[in-house]
Amino acid sequence: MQQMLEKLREQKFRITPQRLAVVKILAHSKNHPSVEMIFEQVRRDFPTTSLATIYKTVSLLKELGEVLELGFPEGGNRFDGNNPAPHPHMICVRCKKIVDPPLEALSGLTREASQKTGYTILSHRLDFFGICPECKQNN
Amino acid sequence: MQQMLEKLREQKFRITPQRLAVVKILAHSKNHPSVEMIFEQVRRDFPTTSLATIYKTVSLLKELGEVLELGFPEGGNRFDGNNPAPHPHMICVRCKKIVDPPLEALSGLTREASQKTGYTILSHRLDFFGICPECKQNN
DNA sequence: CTTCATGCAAAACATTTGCAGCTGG
DNA sequence: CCAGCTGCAAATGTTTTGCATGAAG
Repeated sequence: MQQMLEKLREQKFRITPQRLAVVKILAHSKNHPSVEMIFEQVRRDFPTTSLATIYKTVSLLKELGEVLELGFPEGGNRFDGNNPAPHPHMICVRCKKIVDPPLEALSGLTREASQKTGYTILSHRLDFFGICPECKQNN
Repeated sequence: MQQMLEKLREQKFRITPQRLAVVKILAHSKNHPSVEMIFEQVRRDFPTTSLATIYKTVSLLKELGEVLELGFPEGGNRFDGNNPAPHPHMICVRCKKIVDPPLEALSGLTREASQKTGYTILSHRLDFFGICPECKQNN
């Protein structure tokens, strides 16, 4: 969170109450929130905030490299404000929860892919879709 | 391609010229075409075809499990008509080409992810973003 | 003070839907 | 024939944009 604010100040972007609220949510939530979720939370403190501002703020933070956007074709994009580096996600298809698993075997895979195709690999995205332990229990 | 047509007939869906054209494109193209690309190609043979029909056809084929949709947040969704099972993709960020690398280390990764998080894994998606050999050459 | 950000509304997209008329089997 | 497809246009949902007002620094 401090890092995000630092980056904003550094580049002469203003720290407005709305931006502060968005940053706070992104930095603290473990839920990979959607624009809509951020919007609703910000509204609790600043009821006049508009969706456009949320969009503007998150794309600003994205450009600064401080948040990662996880796009989905169905339109429910989610944001990760804790770890802007690419990393795998575990997505529960029932409750839509997204967690970050600690995986080790990934770098070998990247190397293999690069060798076999001749591509220079810049980034990647790995999502697993499944059912989380809680949802399995509350069947 | 024959398999797609078979599946359509089997479920009593009509083989219209438009559907045939879409199936042909999906079965033959190695380019993972977008809806727009399919639309333009179909229009060459059937100039009155509407975008809505393309959308309806690809989502029908998707429901039948005959094509895989690769969704992107930027809206440029692409389709894979050759291999409906989830598999990794190499995406060139310059020319947008998408190829399928033959990767072996993936099943181990899935197992590791499942063990570490307790999720039951149903599916996954792995995309590498980079620069393809051709683009590197034509720098 | 000056510049930039906000908030509203309208615009821009991509995709979906409703429906009259057409057509494949 | 006639159920189900097509093509049009309108509806939808999400994200973007333009611009006047307001607030940060």
